[in-house]
Amino acid sequence: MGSPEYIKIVEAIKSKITSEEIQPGDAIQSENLLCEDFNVSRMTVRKGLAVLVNEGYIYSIPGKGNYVCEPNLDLYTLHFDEMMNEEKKGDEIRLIEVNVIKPSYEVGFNLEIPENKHVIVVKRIFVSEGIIKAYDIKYIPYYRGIPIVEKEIRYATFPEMVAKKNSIFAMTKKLKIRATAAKEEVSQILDILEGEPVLVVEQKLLDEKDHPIGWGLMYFSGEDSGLEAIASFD
Amino acid sequence: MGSPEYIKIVEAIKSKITSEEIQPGDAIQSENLLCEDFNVSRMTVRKGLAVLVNEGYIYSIPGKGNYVCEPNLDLYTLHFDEMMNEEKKGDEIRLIEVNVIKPSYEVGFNLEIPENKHVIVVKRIFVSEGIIKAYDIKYIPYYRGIPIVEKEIRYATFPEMVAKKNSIFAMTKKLKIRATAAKEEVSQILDILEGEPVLVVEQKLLDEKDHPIGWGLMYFSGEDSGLEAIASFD
DNA sequence: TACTAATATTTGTATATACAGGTCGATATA
DNA sequence: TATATCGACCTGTATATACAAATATTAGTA
Repeated sequence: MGSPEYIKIVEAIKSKITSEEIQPGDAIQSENLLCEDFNVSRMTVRKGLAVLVNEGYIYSIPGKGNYVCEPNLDLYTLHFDEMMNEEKKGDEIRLIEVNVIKPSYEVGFNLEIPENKHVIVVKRIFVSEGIIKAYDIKYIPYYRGIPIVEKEIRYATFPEMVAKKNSIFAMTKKLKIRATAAKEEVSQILDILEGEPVLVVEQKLLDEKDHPIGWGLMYFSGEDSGLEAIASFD
Repeated sequence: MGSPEYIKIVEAIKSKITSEEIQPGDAIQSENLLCEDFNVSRMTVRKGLAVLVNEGYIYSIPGKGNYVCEPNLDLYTLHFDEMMNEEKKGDEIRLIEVNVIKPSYEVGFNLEIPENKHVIVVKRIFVSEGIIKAYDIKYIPYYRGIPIVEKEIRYATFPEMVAKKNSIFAMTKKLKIRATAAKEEVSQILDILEGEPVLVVEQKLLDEKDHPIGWGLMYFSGEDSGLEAIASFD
């Protein structure tokens, strides 16, 4: 009723798609026909179609028309870091180590730095209701002048840690997720037996030139802690 | 050069943000000022700003202005199903069981159906270069008239399996990812020892009313197989 | 001083118009 | 018949304009 005209157009077409009245690959009425149907100007129609393009419902081919997309439910939205940012009741982040060290082969390889360069290592644990849920290790190349303030690092996300040297808008973050058997250090900290399964999330931060500016591992213990992801169209 | 005016505006503002000339929370010049600076009409400016809004660089407050977003690198794009859809060289999907069964408590609970209703169970394995990488079990409520064609099911994604009863555009898919120790059935099929760590991806498909229309588990074996995700701004 | 009302600024919606450039089918030509 | 051209139709870009609605500022009043 009170909603703008272009929103009405969006909803009308969206319902035609979800009801399968028009199907993937089908063409939509031309913009001029939609103008007549909805009694609006072409710019208003195009504004509505732009929304549908952005939400992945349709795509357009210049000179031909607008078409219904093939649905793709295989692109998920993963939002696992929120449990580390928002500190809820009974949740806690404990900083257990901040140091400047010489990188191991694995760390140097992943950060693509020579052996003589130093790196900052940050180790944190995430505690929820008294239970240690995750163990987090992050490595950042050390440059003279980087301030290592424990207070800041404690609640910082990975991107924030390296943001002082690099624009956060130009970064890319890649994750690899796998299962592994807990080794000595990890099992001790997560308070589980050696060999027990843990979820490992390997994170790598890249700058605009795809050069690594941060690398780290997060270990999640147990059956009940892990990640969640959502895929949908709205 | 040859690119449209509104794209030039997008790139100009984007570079101001990535170079940190303007920072998160800062206001952008008003639309009218941008008109003067770029010598274009207000609609053209707004078209450019709309792109920046969609890409998550800025947001607007009616009556106030346009502001630079707080960067959020914690929203990931997960695209793990591609390995199951695109059949590469040496990759294979083997259908090992399709049946109509009475649901276990766990299956009935997750599909929210009574015990006397039947469900379709589909079990598949994913083989890459001779090695079994994943074991996939899916449960779908059985309705009279559903055709169970092995050929179709073999390469179908989860949404496609249930798409005959429900519009794929109205679905939501939720994932839970965790690590667990392989039990008898899983260890036999993945050819690993009992108790070895496996990555578990629990999938639940929901219709537009958030009612489950599919539930399943995928088991990934070993250190080298798992999922990947990406977060960036472009 | 504190509150109110008028005014200016800013974003949001919508129209009418113009032309560029891609696509496709019908028509005319070799 | 095969090819080339023309015209109809379609989406993409851009302008100028008007008013609505939210916000901020300014001036006026108690």
